[in-house]
Amino acid sequence: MTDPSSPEHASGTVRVRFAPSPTGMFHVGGARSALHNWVFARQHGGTLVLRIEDTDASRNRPEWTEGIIRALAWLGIDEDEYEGPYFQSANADEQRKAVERLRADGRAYFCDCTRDDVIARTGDSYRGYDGHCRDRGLEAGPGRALRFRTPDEGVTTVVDLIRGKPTFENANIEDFVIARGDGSVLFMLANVVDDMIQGITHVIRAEEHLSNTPKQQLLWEALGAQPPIWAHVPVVVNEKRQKLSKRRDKVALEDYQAEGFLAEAMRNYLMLLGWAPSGDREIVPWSVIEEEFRLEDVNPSPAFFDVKKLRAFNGEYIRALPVEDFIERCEPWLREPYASWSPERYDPAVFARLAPLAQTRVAVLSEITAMVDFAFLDEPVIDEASWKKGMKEPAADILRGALEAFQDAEWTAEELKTRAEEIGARHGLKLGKAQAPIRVAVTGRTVGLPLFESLQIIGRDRTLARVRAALDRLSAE
RNA sequence: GGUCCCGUCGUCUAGUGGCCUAGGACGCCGCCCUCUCAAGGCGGUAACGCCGGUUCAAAUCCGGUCGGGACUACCA
Repeated sequence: MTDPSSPEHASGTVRVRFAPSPTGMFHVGGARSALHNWVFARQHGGTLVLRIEDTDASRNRPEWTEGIIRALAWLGIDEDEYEGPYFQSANADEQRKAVERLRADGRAYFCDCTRDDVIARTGDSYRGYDGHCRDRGLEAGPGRALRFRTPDEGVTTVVDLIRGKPTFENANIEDFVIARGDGSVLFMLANVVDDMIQGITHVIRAEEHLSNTPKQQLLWEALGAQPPIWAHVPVVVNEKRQKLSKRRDKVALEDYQAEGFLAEAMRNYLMLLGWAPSGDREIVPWSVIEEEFRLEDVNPSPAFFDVKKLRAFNGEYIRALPVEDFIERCEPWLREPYASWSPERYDPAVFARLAPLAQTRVAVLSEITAMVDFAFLDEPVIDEASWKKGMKEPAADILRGALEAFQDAEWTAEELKTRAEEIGARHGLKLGKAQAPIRVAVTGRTVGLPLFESLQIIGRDRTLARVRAALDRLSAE
């Protein structure tokens, strides 16, 4: 007897699938499932198949599918990493055949009950379909759905790599619908048939499907095939411990991408939801994950999607980048639609000098825009709160002092700093206080990159012009 | 309500009977460094849901209890 948990149990080669329904945005939970399947396939020298579950025509648009493919590629799952994409709708014939076979074998029967009918009969004790039409011998007809006849006795045991062997009493499994009144096939069956014809050996998916699993397994058996090994990964939840939802929570992978999360950080973080690599470390190269990840080790309890921790990871990944790479990766946020300056103002050489100063200060790439805008804008955008805070007495004196001292100073950060220190000293201020008015005048904000380096980079003329402008505003107030 | 799953710091986890006065990471707090803010360094805060049992010994095994979640469509 073969060990059913052995990866080679079915056909000898592992075949897993990622089967998203194209809903228009790629969910972080889906990304995690895709990653799990991918890693598993690679570890076993198996194949990952991508199948678009487009049974519901309203959820079927070509651009949705393209979005999925793009998202997968961003995560590192390129087109040569999987078979497909296949479309569930393309298997309609096979699915119909399976339905017909179940009906012919007496494993399914027609039913004309509406949901209201059933509830009227069972009242408050409603526990699924009551089997009313089981033996009525109804023929096919308009509005008559086809239900699968589940066994009255025995149990269905699901072999699950993460949860052991969840067992369900067959008597508790209702006779569920497999084909609609109009003859079209439902997900429950379509999904099974597709897995069957695509030779899927392991189904790795989110826990929300666990309740459906005994039904699907019954279908596999009724169709005369050996069910796959299952692995139900815990759901990802929000701070209220509910499954992440498109409506309530920020779940679109694209949004995170647009915010400047690095794919490496994202996929590393996603894999750490419910699992950890060996040793006291969490940020690890993907190769370590591919080496060490085991579905059997996945924590079966739900995991909170902690954006704060994701940001921390992202910051670490950003800091670990060689500067040249950092510069390159910032590029999208230095142009429209993110940049607030006109394109011809942008100077890559200037950015290259600013970049090392910024690299330790951004947690997500999108933060780079506001951090360097002062260098590419004709005039800095003055943040009013910063102005109030930075332009306190004796700001005007300090600015006047700077104007004079910077006039003929050697234009290096070190020298500018020394001059600023001297100005501050005249007012009994340490550099920390003294630099504030200058910073606000030149960058518009109270916090930012190291000031004197910034001044050195944008040059004497622009620095002095901004100090003068600030002085003008100050005297006008 | 029914079925199933789950339960270690606030969060993600390590832990598979003695190595646990429970380790790491994020967060938070403090100190150092410091031109702001970060980064970095150092230190701190904080958990085995509860009750019984098995055992010389339990976070680890068993039972119960409480709590949370998923599913419960002629959606996928």
